[in-house]
Amino acid sequence: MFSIGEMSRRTGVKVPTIRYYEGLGLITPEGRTAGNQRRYGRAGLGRLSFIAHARELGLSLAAVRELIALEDRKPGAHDEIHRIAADHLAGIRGRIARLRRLEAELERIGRACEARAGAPCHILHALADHGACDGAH
Amino acid sequence: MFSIGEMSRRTGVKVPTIRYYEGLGLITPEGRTAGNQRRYGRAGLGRLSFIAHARELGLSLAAVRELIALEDRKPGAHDEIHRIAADHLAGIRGRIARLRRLEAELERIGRACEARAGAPCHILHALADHGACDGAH
DNA sequence: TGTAATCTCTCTAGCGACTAGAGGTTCAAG
DNA sequence: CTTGAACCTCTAGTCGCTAGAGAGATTACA
Repeated sequence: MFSIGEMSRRTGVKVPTIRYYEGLGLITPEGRTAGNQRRYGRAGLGRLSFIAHARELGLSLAAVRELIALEDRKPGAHDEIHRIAADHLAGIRGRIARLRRLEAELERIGRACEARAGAPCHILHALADHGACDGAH
Repeated sequence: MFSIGEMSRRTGVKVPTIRYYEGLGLITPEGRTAGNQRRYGRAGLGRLSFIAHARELGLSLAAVRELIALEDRKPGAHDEIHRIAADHLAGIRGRIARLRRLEAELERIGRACEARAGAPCHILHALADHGACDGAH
């Protein structure tokens, strides 16, 4: 049986975060000691690793909750699982696209100012004036 | 003079958000009516446009506050302004890089499962097992 | 001038995903 | 049996808003 600190060490998830996940119903200790301390088994460790890895891949806790529910209720629910993963991937691609637009715009604004050192900084002006922007953002 | 609703219409910033910005000290109405309603002038409109555009470009309100303070206290503070912009750009690039790694990993995981339809979904397994991942994330 | 519709006011609480801290209890090693 | 680390619960803070309650102000039109 693992204490919460041991779980933390093995998964990299901080102790208060594990308790937070418990509050959300994502993980439950197998039992408690006489002194009320949490004790987990192998299954709990697996569950926490699952959550931790999903989070590292950027999935929301809501998505994690959905996946856990699917795993428990109907094992082999390919379609739903793939939908969740695909939605997440689409979200990531959207964020990349937006960040790239921002990157380009900020580069442009930065360059515009380098060009005329000495004068009042062009960046502030560019920030104040959306009309001066290239694309939508 | 503009009411808060008029400011909202002209900048696209929602009314409660303008009040929220005021609470943070980013913008102050020029005055109030006898009935205590906010009234803004051209300067206020410019300030709000500045904040709105900076936010669209992804700058934090902390960065916005810094820029406003610089503008007020020492006009022409090129270096600090460029540092703030450069920091922000670096942050954006970091986020893009991370999202790209996630994108690649999720694509890989998704493909790995398509390959074996019928069996218990590989995605859950891949999520549970970080060791199965390609790169760091 | 009356009234109705629309704004606006302040205040509090909620979102996601934690993190920090207070103040107290339990465990494990020596 | 003592010490010190780990653990317990609970509250509140982070960021950038957003939603709602309940009350008061403004404006357009009759």
